[in-house]
Amino acid sequence: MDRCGEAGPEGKENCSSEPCKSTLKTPLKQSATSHSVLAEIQSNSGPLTTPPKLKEIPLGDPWTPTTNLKILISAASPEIRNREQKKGLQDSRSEILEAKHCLQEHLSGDEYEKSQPSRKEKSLGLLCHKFLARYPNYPIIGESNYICLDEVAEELTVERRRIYDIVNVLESLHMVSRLAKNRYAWHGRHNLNKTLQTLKKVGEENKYMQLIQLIKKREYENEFELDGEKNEETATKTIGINEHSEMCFIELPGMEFRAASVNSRKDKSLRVMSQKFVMLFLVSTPQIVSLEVAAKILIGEDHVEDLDKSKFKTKIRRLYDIANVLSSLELIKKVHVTEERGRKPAFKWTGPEVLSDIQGTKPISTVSTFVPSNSLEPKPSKEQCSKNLFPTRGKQIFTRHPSLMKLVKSIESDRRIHSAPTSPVKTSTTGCDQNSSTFPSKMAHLAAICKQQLEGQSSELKMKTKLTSNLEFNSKVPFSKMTTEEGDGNVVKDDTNFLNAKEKKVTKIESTPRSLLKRSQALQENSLIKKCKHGQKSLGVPMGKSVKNERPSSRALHVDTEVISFQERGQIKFEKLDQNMECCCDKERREGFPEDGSKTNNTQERPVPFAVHAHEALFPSGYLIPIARCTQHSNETTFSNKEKAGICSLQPATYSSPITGVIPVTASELTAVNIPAFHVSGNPVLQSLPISPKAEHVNTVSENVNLQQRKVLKNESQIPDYELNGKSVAVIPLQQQPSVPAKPKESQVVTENFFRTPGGPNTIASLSSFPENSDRVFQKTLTIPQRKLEVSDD
DNA sequence: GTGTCCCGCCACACC
DNA sequence: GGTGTGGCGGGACAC
Repeated sequence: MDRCGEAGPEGKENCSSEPCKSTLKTPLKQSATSHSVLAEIQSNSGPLTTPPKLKEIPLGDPWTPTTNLKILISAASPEIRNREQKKGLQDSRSEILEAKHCLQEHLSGDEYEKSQPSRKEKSLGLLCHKFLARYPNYPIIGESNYICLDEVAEELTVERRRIYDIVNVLESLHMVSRLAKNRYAWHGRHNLNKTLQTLKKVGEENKYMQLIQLIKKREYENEFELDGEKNEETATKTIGINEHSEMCFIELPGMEFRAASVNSRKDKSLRVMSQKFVMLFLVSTPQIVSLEVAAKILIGEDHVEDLDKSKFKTKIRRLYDIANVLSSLELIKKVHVTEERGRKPAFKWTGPEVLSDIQGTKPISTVSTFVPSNSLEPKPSKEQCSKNLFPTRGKQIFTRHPSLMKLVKSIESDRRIHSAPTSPVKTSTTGCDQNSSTFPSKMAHLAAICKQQLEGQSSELKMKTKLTSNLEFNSKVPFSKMTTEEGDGNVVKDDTNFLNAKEKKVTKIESTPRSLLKRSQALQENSLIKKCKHGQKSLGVPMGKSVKNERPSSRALHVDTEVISFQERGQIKFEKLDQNMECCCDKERREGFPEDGSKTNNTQERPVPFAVHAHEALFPSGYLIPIARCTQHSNETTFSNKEKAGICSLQPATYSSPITGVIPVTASELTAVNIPAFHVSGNPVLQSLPISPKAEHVNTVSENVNLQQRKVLKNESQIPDYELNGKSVAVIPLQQQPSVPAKPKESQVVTENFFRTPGGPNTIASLSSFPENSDRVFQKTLTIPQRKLEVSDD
């Protein structure tokens, strides 16, 4: 194979510091490593940590993926062995291929077959595991974390084509970004939560949930008809997605394609597909998406009219590719959905819970999200997106994307409203004028909280009443018997009780409408009570008053009497909100923060004593500007289910300084880094700032401190290198970080805003500008007679 | 038989 | 023409 793979006197490899140099198109013998990796993955034992990038292969470590093959070759053919020794394996690739042929000749068919790695061992998922194991989940900002595709392909002994598959998906999650050809930057999971939030938001704006429901409904209606696929067209058009949401790649500030000139392909379909796929999980409840539905939606969005079998199959194949990578990231997990029509492959979201919405969070958009048909804004094409992003081939001269114009207007409008001198909403919601430099005391917040508690009690009653009526309606809808069949064959009810589904393993549950109703009701009431308590404590305004900075979470507190499906209104919002609020409010309580629309920004703008990442402070050389600075390492806003329970309480109260505790979001606008996100180059505000648009270290001091801290922490908790070719390959679960001192830091909120949307998420705007009757359409069409649906893990 | 997905051909964009 | 990139689908493997 290569020098690394050269068998030593003992038939062992003797690789030192040089990575393997093979450029095999086809991976050869990987069994030794693959088996152990597989075993580790399958057993899923022990906390997963991604060790630092493999830099050297320990001396005397005998097993590389091709070692077995080498040994076999040597054993089978002295000629080959001699020739290898003579040639010194200069051209490893042709050599190996040749050797392979020889081996094939020397070994019987069966033996040769056995000498080959199994299909599983060559799977994209496994490869992705290996790939991920090379890099830390949370690389230290500032340290170079570059990925050379060639090197990776060589070291993993796969063809580069496969690496592209992985990298493309990772890129869709902004875990990597492209620097130049053949070169990527590794960001790890720093951006993951932001990305997920963004994707969720875009997914919501695109009404994927409704589309999923609609497709399911159509499927149900056509259960025994053969032309069900036709309906996706209708479905898509009913929702109104196809005509308006030709989606492009969603970028984050600071994560734009930097090497525009080498990003010739603008469609980036695998990336876009990956993002859409993730969106489907994020917006659906339960977070289980069947490949079929996903494929239909993805096809439906692209070219409804082209929907045919082959396209469908191709889409499914691509989804498998994506799913493999996402599975390796432990964001999803394969399950099977069993319906009347049979068992369908599906995937369940196992990644972090993602906040429904973060005010002010707006994707950098090469995305053109749903635009109402009555919108005056022209719909940008993909090409337009790309051209606007990369208007020239040389320097990147970023201009405002047409699709953003509307948002900009909205923001400007919001700003006007916010800057109104007598805006009572602003005062009440944030507790502080955005332009004010005075910070209310904690006592003032406590008073407000007490007030809310009192007011909340009556609200709670009202909500319960409304909820009950809502539930009563839904009880008329045939409930699903959707079950999750876990690996052990047990079945978990996975519908209205999805929150518990992950932990529960029960035998089949007969879900009569009545019993489900009761359970759901109980759940909802529990949620409500919790939420109200949290809301009362944390919301900066009494419910119903948060008009201006209304976030979905607070919006969700209004129990809608609109009758959509129970899942949509009752379950999605309440359960999610409940989960999210549990954490967020918990934190808010600790910090004495009002939760209002500016919560995110509050967090961001707090002088958090650590974890301000230089790269987060980047003002990308163009397009859009990230607003917030204090981007902690992740997971508070988007905890995984496992982490969620304990992580809040584990949060060190590190940023509850009296000042930070009361800085409202709006105050952040006074800070140097608080640049309206839509400012483009030439913006006077930007120019007047004491920072350059490319300043990488806005929060220099804190960043330095943080870096120091992190370095110390890193040294203290030195994670052993992942030894890809070593005997004891340890595949550590990617999401389970070791409980090293650094972890509390990493579990803090990722709250960077990408776009400044002072008046609240543009979701509202977009929804409000939705054709009036569209909601009615959903009301009608989305009340889906649910059918038997079982979901089973493999 | 169906589900899964590896594999590599080949087209496209840029140099 | 060379290279990097990645869409695509045949067909083999797994179950």
